[in-house]
Amino acid sequence: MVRPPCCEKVGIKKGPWTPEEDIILVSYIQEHGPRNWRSVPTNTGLSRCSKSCRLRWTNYLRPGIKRGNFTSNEEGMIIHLQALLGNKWAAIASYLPQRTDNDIKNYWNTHLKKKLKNFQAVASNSTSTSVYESMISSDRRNLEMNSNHASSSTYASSTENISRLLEGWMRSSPSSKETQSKDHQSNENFENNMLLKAASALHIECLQTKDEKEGGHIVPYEEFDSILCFENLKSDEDGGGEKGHDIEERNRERGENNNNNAPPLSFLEKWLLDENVGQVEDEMMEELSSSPMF
DNA sequence: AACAGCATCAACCGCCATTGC
DNA sequence: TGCAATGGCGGTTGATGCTGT
Repeated sequence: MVRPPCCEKVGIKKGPWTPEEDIILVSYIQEHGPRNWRSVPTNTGLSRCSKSCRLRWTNYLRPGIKRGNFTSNEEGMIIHLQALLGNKWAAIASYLPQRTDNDIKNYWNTHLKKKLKNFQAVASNSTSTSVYESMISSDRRNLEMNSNHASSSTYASSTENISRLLEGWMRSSPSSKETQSKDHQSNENFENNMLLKAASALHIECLQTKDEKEGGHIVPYEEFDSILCFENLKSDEDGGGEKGHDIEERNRERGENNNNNAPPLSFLEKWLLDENVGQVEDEMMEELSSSPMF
């Protein structure tokens, strides 16, 4: 038996979203929160499938998304996480809160896959790949061991990220931009720390190209900030707001009390936070830096 | 200037997981 | 417990822009 489509195909608009549609969608989510996607097309009058609405929101309209060039730090994170987790783009995206899984997936398919292919070709006769592979497989083994011990996932789910970002947006809304809480900052510091550790460990700047040095830019829809205020969403989200708080609480604990009562870090996180881990990859990159590829 | 081939990325599709009744 | 509805994810497509000839 054929499964019925998720939404009526008749009268459903496809293709690129117009700014008008975006405004309608964002206004609706501002009022009701990012949930119950099924009712979004009906309540907004948008001739879009509920999935399409959700996708548009999560990938482009959701606040806090950075678009444009990936930094070398982000590249390093993606390369390592892909090797570790495979094509689990949502999982990888949870380590890069400003990037969407779709963005990472696209970037991997269009840029990084090629780079890695070249990398492998160049390094096929050196020890570099084996050093790197052994490190990755070690990470993977430990990740598997951790997942056997804990039922909860070792990375923040996308939903959690969205909650966290929404909370961040609420706090950085025009009225309170200057007064971001210390909690949020420590959370950001933790994320930044992870990125910096990964970048320094991988020495991935070897892979950096000229145009990437300019860095990314914020999604053009940031102007929507001016028409958005999430205060009512916050009060709307009975459990949701609390959930966001819990996550932030957990992240704070994780960032501050690595060795105390907080849940154990995944091996990857340990790796990212480990001061000495760069040594192994220094060895790898030293060889690569002398290769003609870079 | 015109065309072809290539690269990029937004969006769609279909499958699987989760949730609620 | 089983089923239907819904959400989430990864793979893929297709429109568009860019580059080389």
